[in-house]
Amino acid sequence: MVRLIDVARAAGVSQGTASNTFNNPTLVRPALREKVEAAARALGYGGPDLRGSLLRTGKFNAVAVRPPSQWTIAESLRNPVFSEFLLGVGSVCDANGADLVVSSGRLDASGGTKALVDGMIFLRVEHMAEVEPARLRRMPVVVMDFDAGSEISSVHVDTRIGAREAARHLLDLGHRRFGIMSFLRDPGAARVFPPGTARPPAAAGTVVDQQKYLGYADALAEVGLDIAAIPMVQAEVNDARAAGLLLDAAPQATAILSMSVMQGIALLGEARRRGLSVPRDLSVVAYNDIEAATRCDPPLSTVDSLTRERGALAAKLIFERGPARHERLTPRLVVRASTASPRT
Amino acid sequence: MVRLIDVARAAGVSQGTASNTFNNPTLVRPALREKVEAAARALGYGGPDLRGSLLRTGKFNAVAVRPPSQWTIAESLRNPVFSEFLLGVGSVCDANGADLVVSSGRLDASGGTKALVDGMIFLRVEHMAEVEPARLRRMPVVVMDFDAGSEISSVHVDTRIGAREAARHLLDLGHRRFGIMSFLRDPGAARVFPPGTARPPAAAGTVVDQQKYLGYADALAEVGLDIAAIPMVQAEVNDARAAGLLLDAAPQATAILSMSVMQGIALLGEARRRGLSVPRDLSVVAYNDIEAATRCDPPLSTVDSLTRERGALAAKLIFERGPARHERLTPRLVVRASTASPRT
DNA sequence: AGCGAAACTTGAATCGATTCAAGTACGGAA
DNA sequence: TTCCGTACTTGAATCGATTCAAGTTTCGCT
Repeated sequence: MVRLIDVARAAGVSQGTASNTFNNPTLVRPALREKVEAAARALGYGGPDLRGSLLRTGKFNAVAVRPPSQWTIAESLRNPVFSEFLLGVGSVCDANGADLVVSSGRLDASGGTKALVDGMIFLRVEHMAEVEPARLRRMPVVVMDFDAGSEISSVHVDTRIGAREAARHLLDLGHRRFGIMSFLRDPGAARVFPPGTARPPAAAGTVVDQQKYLGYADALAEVGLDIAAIPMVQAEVNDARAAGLLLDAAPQATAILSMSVMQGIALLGEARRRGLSVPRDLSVVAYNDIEAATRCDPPLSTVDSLTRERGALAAKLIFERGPARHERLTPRLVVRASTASPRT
Repeated sequence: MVRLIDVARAAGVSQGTASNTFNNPTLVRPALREKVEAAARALGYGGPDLRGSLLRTGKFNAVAVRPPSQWTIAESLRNPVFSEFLLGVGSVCDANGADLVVSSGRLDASGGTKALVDGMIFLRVEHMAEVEPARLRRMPVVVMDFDAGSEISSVHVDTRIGAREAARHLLDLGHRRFGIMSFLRDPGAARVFPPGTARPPAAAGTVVDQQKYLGYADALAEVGLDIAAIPMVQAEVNDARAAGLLLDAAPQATAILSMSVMQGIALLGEARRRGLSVPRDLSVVAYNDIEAATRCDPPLSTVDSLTRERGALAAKLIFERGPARHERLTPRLVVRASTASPRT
């Protein structure tokens, strides 16, 4: 392998001059520069090796996004909300001339992180320990929706408030009979919870999903409804039968509170198969406003949790390299055509 | 910043032993290992710095995907076909415990590449020069749909054959009156080409798109039709007016040959607005089979150009680190509900 | 020619680890 | 007690560049 010093020797200059030829060409007299470049070409030298310069300069010019632990890269990319988040991060990387690294949530069982990056953005952290290795490296870290202490930057979104707004919207339209489509905490078969069934305390999958449930409960309580009295289905995100189970379990529902766009779309499909017109016979709200929500028929009313904006904000915090900051965003309801007053 | 040698000194062992404690724990007597670990904790040492070990070992454990030049990271991620490709690459990264790097096509105007990766996958290369810096670094490189010489691995897909199959499918169904929806070579306003209008030689945007045009032409020629006699619109991928322009320009068409799923979906929307039923009144085929094609109404018949598979294959070639290989895949037609025989 | 300033070069130190040949300590066998 | 092999440890060399104080050349002026 040709090294800088080989080029320098071949060109009859010192290594320092050779280095300048590549990094500060203006410091080198043109004739000499030419000589060094010729030597480099002759030897097939492809410019300073990144490892060496990295060691000296310490800049990687890259930001990593770490999906929730256990998610593979492929699983992450398959998730449209994750992709939307990446888009936000990516746009800020573009502005800073940095690369975007998608790492696996599964790597580094050792707890070590091997990403060659200047900073990391953690999605859905569940224990401080996940962040610890990066912190020890004094690497800028941003965690999403998790409080890792005042020393570590974080970006939060008020999921509970967003969910409350969504439910209020349906209540304002006059709905009083609902169905809830939620997630399982662990992989498995869909579970149906008829009205009044005992439910796990937070009644949903991830911490974020639990906040949605609580937000729905808040709004329902405001008009004297008990969320426990509402039929609910918990299912994996791509469970094809889930929508059907819910419509069976909540036959008189005029509106469905769901926790993701994918579920919302599945509900639209199932409603259509059953000859129900959305929103005339059934209103549907979903969570997370991604492009797919605008393209389905009818376009879904959703809670926009500012996924892309949050990605961009997190990336900005990384590049700022300032003291830790804690940002909090409030989601907003986007009303489209999947919600309307119930038939009278 | 704490260094390995500081830890070693604090623990009263040599640097070599300290290194082994982290990398080959079994070589170190447990008692000593414990001492080193305690020292590391006490000093807040976060494990061997990546720069140093990188310099020695040379492995980055990451693969970069380079979008077409000029594309930013955000633009790339916004492209669903690109995302699909990433998914393929990502799944192989998962299997190899590597990270996935999305770099910008815009970086490195200098021609240098600064990606900290073991290998690079280039999408839509147009000049050898784009690949040269990576090659000089003796870094494994795979280029997609471009012949960069026998020394550089490549993965090709027979776009022309795929397009020919798509057009044959419509011809077999009995269609004889078409419209073509294509791309502009450069950004700009949509252009309408009435039948028989002079067209640029390859009549489309990128080299790959040109292949689609030629493939359509091949099939049409087989039944004696001249593609130049077919109304065509060239537009940017997200030009909202394009679908309308084409349907205006080809009022008697019974089938549309389009060059992307996004265009195909736009056509479905425009047809619906005009009260045309797809596929009864109008058949539509699109190119590239991504998930969106299965979710629209009706699901689109498309040419599956094996995007994900190609991504996975390219990544495999990177990790193999063997001699250059040249793979060629044949796309296949996926018939869904957007194509049918024309009304008689 | 002589001088000083400007412009360019040099070479050694440094970045933070890994590696491996050579050395030491220890325990068991003779 | 001596010797030997095993099991750890050590320390120096190495990876490939960047940096910068110190040294050298060049050039314009008088």
